[in-house]
Amino acid sequence: MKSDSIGLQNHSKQLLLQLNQQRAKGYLCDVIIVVENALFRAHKNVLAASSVYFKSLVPHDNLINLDTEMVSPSIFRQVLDFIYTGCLSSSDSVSDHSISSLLIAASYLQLTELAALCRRKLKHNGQTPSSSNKMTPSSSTSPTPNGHTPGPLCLSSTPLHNHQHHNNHSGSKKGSQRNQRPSQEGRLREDLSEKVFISGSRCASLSPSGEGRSNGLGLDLSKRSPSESTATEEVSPSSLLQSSSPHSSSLSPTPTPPTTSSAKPEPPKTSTDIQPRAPRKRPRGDKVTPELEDGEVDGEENGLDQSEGSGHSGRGGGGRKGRRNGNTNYIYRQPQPGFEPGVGDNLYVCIPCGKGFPSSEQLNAHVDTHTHDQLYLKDEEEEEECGGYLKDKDPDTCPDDSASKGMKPDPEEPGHLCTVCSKSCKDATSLRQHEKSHWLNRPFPCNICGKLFTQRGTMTRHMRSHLGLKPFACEECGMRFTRQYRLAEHMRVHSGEKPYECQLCGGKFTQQRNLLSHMRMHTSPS
DNA sequence: CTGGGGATGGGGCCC
DNA sequence: GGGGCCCCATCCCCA
Repeated sequence: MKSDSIGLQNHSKQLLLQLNQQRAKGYLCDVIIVVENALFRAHKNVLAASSVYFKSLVPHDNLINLDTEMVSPSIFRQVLDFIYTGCLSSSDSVSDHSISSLLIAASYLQLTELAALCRRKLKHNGQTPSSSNKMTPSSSTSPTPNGHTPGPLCLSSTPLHNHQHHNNHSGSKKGSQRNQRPSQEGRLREDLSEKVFISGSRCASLSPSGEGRSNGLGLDLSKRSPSESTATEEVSPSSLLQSSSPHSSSLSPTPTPPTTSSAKPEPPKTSTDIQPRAPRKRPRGDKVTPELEDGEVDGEENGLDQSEGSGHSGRGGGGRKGRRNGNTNYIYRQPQPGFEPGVGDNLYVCIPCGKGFPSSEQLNAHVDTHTHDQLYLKDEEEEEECGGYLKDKDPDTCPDDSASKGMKPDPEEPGHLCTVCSKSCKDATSLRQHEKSHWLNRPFPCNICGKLFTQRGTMTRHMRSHLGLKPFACEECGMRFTRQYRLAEHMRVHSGEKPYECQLCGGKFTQQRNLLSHMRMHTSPS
């Protein structure tokens, strides 16, 4: 570095400030940290830049479950604040006890600077840092530049520190566990979609003490005793679902759901690393009843879910996702009184609260009671504004706008032509919907992963995959699906029906898509 | 090791 | 808003 380089003195500070503000809004947050029943959104880059620990994990996971024995929600919040500001909240609120907790958390998360800060603070207070809090000495002490002690709890300069040495590859094994995915974005989606409940389920099974027992649902948001519930802003998954408003503040740092993390002092579980891929059993032919092998899955886990991982093989344990998770059953629920898996009428289960309903309508109505409010209201506004934001860029090209204002494609006209592709739609509504497909701006973001959608319905469906809401259950094997269509498709596995026949070779298939795939084999040059 | 088949998940889009 | 269908991507098993 040239010493004479020109630069802005406050640049790093401003940058951090911006990042922190973005974090508060959930803007561009790309990772979720789960601590007990609280969710914290953050930026991978920031976490990776400040913690070797996170650095090893964030490349592979979008949802990270922290060990609650090492860090509590309230402590993690302070940790996160520190990461984003270089300071701990007002020192008066930081007791020696919480400093110790912070030290433990900092050590666990390999936040060297914070650990050093805590040690100094404890030392200053005449306390001896717990022996358990050992950090790599090398990295831990970064004497404050200038040697001055920046306020009791502040780093003097750039709080974020680049840890160059990160031998820790705990995360890499996860990566290697799976085949590399071509699509990063796809991976992200997958990860997120699994993580939420997985972590929950995993916790349930990993935690011997039963602590962290999810209420059965993968996302057990609620299970904690009231007294335990932290004061942190908690957000239930359902609320995530409902509050998916575009720039919603629901992303704010403290939501709360599910899972407790396992109580192991090891690296935080990320969904991928915890589950060994379950050996796939050959399901064909033998129908396995959804009944879970008792004993294999402890009581709380069985529920409706067809624990595929646990040897249950209804159809080979599900698709890639399921398989990947191994035991992944998205729905881990504690049996509710009167609610028997696969038995009775309550086949439609609300993941967040575990209640069962006899119909999807009832389930949906119920889910709405969990959530709705803001989300949809906001979405409404957002949608309306959409015109707005398209308009800002180019008023003339905003389909919504034009449609609603009776511009070119007059909705009243018989042939409703798309202004972009000239597609003819049968009515104004269809046209409006179709034109949305041309939008560059997608007004419906997923609150969990931030992915944007043009249609609310698609976003809602997507959110359900995050939350593990699978209302459609197979009566044969208990496997559950997010879409009825999938269930119908799946049922052919049991019935043996193969309605799709290849006109070239006579091969029959249960699914049209597989026939199409097969046809490509015929047509491809190979 | 490879390709085909079976099965599932997710997103887009239309009705 | 939900249902249905199509397409793409993946995974796993097996020959």
